[in-house]
Amino acid sequence: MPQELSKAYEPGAIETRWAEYWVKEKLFSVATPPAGETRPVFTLLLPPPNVTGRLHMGHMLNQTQMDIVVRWHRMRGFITLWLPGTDHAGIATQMMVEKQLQSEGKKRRDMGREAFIERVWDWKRHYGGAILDQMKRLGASVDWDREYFTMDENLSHAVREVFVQLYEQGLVYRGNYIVNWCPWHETAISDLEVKHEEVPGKLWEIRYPVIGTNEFITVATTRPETMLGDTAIAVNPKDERYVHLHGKKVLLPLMNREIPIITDELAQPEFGTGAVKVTPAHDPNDFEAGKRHNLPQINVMDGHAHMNENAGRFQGLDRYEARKRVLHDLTEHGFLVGEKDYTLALGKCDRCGTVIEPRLSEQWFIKIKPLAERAIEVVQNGAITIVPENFRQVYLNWMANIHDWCVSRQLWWGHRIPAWTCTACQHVTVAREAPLTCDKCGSMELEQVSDVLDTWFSSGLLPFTTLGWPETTRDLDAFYPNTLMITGFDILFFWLARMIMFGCHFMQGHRQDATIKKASGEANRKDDSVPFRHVYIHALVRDAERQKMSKTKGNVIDPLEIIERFGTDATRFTLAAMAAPGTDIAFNESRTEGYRAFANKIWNAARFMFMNVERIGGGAGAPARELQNMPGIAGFTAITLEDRWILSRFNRVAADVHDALAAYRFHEAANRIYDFFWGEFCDWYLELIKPRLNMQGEAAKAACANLVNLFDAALRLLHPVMPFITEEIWQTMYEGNPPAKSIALMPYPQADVKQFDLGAETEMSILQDLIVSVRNLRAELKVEPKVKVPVEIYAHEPEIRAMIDHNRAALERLANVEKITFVAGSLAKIAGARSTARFDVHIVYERKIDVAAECERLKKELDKIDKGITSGQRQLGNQQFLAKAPANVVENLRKQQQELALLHEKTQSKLKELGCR
RNA sequence: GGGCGGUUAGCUCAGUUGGUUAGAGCGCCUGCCUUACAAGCAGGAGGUCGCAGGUUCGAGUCCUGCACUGCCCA
Repeated sequence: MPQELSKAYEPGAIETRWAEYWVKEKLFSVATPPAGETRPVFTLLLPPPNVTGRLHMGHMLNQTQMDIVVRWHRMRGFITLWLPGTDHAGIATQMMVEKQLQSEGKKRRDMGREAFIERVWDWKRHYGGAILDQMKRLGASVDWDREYFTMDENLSHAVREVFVQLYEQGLVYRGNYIVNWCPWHETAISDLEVKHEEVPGKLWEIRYPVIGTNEFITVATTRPETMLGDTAIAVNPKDERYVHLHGKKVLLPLMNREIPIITDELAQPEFGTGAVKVTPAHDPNDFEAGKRHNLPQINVMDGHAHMNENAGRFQGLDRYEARKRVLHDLTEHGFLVGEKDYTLALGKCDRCGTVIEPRLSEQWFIKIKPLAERAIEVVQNGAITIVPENFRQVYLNWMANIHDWCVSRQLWWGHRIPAWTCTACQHVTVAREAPLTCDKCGSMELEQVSDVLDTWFSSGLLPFTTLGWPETTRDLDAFYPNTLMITGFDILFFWLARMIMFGCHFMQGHRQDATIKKASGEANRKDDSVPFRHVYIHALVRDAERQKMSKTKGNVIDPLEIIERFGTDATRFTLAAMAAPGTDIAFNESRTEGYRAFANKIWNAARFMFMNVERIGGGAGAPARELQNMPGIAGFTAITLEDRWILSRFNRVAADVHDALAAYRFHEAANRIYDFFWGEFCDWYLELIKPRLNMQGEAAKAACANLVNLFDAALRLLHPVMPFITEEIWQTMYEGNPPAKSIALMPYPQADVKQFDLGAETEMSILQDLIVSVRNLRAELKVEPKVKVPVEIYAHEPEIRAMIDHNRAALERLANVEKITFVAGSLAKIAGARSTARFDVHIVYERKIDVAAECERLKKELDKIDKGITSGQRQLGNQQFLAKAPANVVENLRKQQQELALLHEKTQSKLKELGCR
C-alpha cells in the first residue's frame, strides 16, 4: 500500500471498511484464560439492547464510553472481555409481533401460544440482529464470538435454576395482591414500569346514607367507578366528627349493599371530609386496610378494565364509560354532592401510556428484603464502588425502601415460570423440569403456569450466567466479578440493583482466580460475589433544547444519521467530549461538526507526514513494538527546542489522559487530546519543523523520524476515542506490514516523567508570546500579509535573549519577520511596541498606529494589570494570608506581582508617550 | 409531598480536594486560497460566574436562604 491518503477526509468509506475488518478478523475475541494466567483482566458486560431495538443516542453514548474504556484497557495489556448480547424484551417484542399480526388481520389468541412463540422466534431470526449490526458501525470492540441472547437455552436453563433455588429458599411466593395492571397489555407490570404524571382531574364527593340514621357520610374519590367494589367506609379513630358513627353501616349507593364503617389510619382527618371509601380490590392502600379489617375484596373489572359481573348493571362498560354512568346515576339519586378540580398523579404504563389500573390478581413475587440487605452491604462496605458518588445514595435509599418484586407477567414471550398446577388438587409444583406427578396428590394431570417472568429477571443474572453459571467454569474463575458496569441511571433500579442482588446471592462464596485478581489491581477487595466491582453511571442524552428525546415528541436524534453526515469518529468524540460525569448531554450538532473538522485536521496532518516521508525516505519509521511499550516516546530524539517542548507536552497529555480515563472523565481526556493535537502539535510543532524537513540529508531524516514517532504515539493515544481514523492512518504508516493486526492491539502511550521538560515549556511559551506579539502588531498596523518586516527586540535577561536569538528562524518564519535586531534599552515607551515581563518587541514599519485605538487598548490592559496588582498587594499585605496560605501560593503571587509591576510600568510609560488622556 | 441536579460569553458547554488576570467550540468582526488542511490560517470583540447573605487571608468552587429550571421517587 502506498503511503498515501486520499486528499479529502471521507469518514464513511474508511469506517465501514475497518468496522468489517475488526469483526472479520475476530480481533476482540477473548479465549478463556488458562490456569496460571498472570495478566490482568478487564471484564465488561454490554447492557443488552432490546432485540426489537434501534440504536439511539443513549445507546451510542453508553457504547462510546464503554468502547473507550475497553480499548484503553486492551491497549494497556489487560485481557479485555466485552460481552455483547441482546435482551428478549418480553413486552416490547410481543407487542411488535402482535402489531405485525394485526396488520395481517390475525390475533395472538387465535393462533395459540405455541404458534405465536414460533412466530416471535421467526421475527427474531429475521430482524433481531439489526441493533447489533448498528453497533458494529460504531466500532464497538466486543467479543462477537460470545454473543448471547437472553432466551438462549443455556441462559434459560440458568433462569429456571435461579427461580427454583429462590423458591426452595422460601424467597418466592404466590398470591392475590394488588398489582399495577396495564389493561392494554393485559399484564401486571412492576412499580418501576409505571410512570407517574400529574394531570388535571376531578375529585368527586359522594355521600353514603348511614343506615338507621338520617345522616350521610361523604367521601371523596378520583375514581368513582370503583365505588361499585367498595366494602367499607373508613374514618380515622381519632376523628371526633365521626365518633358517633363508629360501628354503624352505610348503604352503598347504586349497589344497595350494606357495608361497615370502620376506623382506620387510612382515613386522614385533614384530607377532604376525613372519611374515605375502601375498595380493597382496586387500591393498594385499601387492600392493606381491607386485610387489617378482614373485608371482602370485590373485583369489579376484568383484564381490559371493563366492568365485570360484580358491577351489576354496569357490566361490560369500559372503566371511563362506567365512570360517566356512575356519576350520572349518583347525581340522579342525589348522592353526588361535589365536584372539584384536582391534580392527580396518574400512573401510566411506561410502554404504551395506558392508565394503570391497580388490580387484584394472582401473581408471583420475590421476597426482596433478604436480597436487598446484601446488596446494601456490598455498596456500603466498598465491595462495589459507584461513580458519580451521588448515585450511591440514590441506590441505597431505593434499596432501603424496596418492595417485593412482582415477577410474573401475563405474556407469552419470555421465560415461562417453571411451575405446574395440578388440575386435580390445584397444588402448584415448582421444578427445574416438567414434573410427572403432582407433589401433593400424585396426579399426573399437570399444567404449566402460563405466566412468564419479568424480562429484568433474566437480565439481572447476566453477569454470571453469560460466564457459564450454574456450572462452575474457568470463565467464572477468571472473569467474575466483572470489572465494570457502565450504564445510564434510568436503569439503575431496573437492572443494576437486580444484578447486585442476584449476584451477591447466587455467587456467594465465589472466589476469583487469585493471581488474576491481584494482577488486575483488585487484591484488596474482599468480596468476590458481587457482579462487578466498579459502576459508572452516565447521564442522559437530550436534544439541543435539553428535552428528553422521545418518539412522541419527535425530537429523537438518530445517531446513524449524524454518523452518516459527520462520521462515527466525530460523533463518538462529541459524546465523549460532552460527557462530564453527572450532567446530562444536550446533543449539539455544531459540536459534531467541529469534531469532524478535528478529524479532518488529523487527516491532513497525516497527509503532510506521508508527503515528507515519501520525499525524505529512509530513516523514517516507527520504532519496534518493544520500544513502544516503554514510557514516553522511545524513538524520539529531542534535538531542538520544539522537540524538547513537544516531547514534554506529549508526556503531560499522556499522563492527563490516563488520570482522566481512570476517573471516567471522558470529556477531559477528549479535550486534552484535542488541544494537544490541534493546538500544540499542528499549530506549532509542525510549523516549527517545516524548515528542518525541507533541509537535505540527516537533519531532515532526524526531523522526519521524530515526526513519525510522535504521530504514531499520538494516534495510539487517540485511538480509544476515534478508532477509525487512527486505524486508517496507522495502517497506512506501516505500508501493509504493521506490527500488529490493528492499532487496537498496540500499547497505549504512558507518560515518562523523565521526558517532562519544564525549561523547554517555559522557553517555548516565551517564544510563542513573542511570535504572537509580532503577529498582533502586524494586524494592528495593517501590515500586508506578504510583507516581511524588521523587528527590534529588547530582552533584559541574557539567557532569554540567547534563546530568542537561537530560535530567530522560527520567529522569522511564523511571524513573517525579515530582520531581527536586539536593542540595549527598553522599547516600552515606543508607540506600537508590545511588552511582556520578559521582552519588548517593536516592528519597524512606516505606517502609524491608530493612537486612539491603541490608547484604549492600553488603558484596558492597564486596568486589568492594576486590578491584579491591587488584589495581590492586599493579599501580600495581609499577615493572615502570609501565615496561612501555602508557601507555593505566596511565592507564585510574589513572582506574579513582580511581573505585573514591570508591566504596569511599561504600559504606563507607553500611555504617557502616546499622550493618551 | 420527599430527594437530587442545573443556572458561567450571543448559543452549547468545561472549570476534581477553595489559591495567578475565569476557558473551549460554534457564532460574530477584520485580514489571508501562506505547497498538510478554507472542514483551514492569523488577529479581534464578548462574562460584575442566577439573586441575597455568610464562612475564609482568599469563593465560579464551601454554607444558608430565595428565584427560575430539569429529573427521580411517592
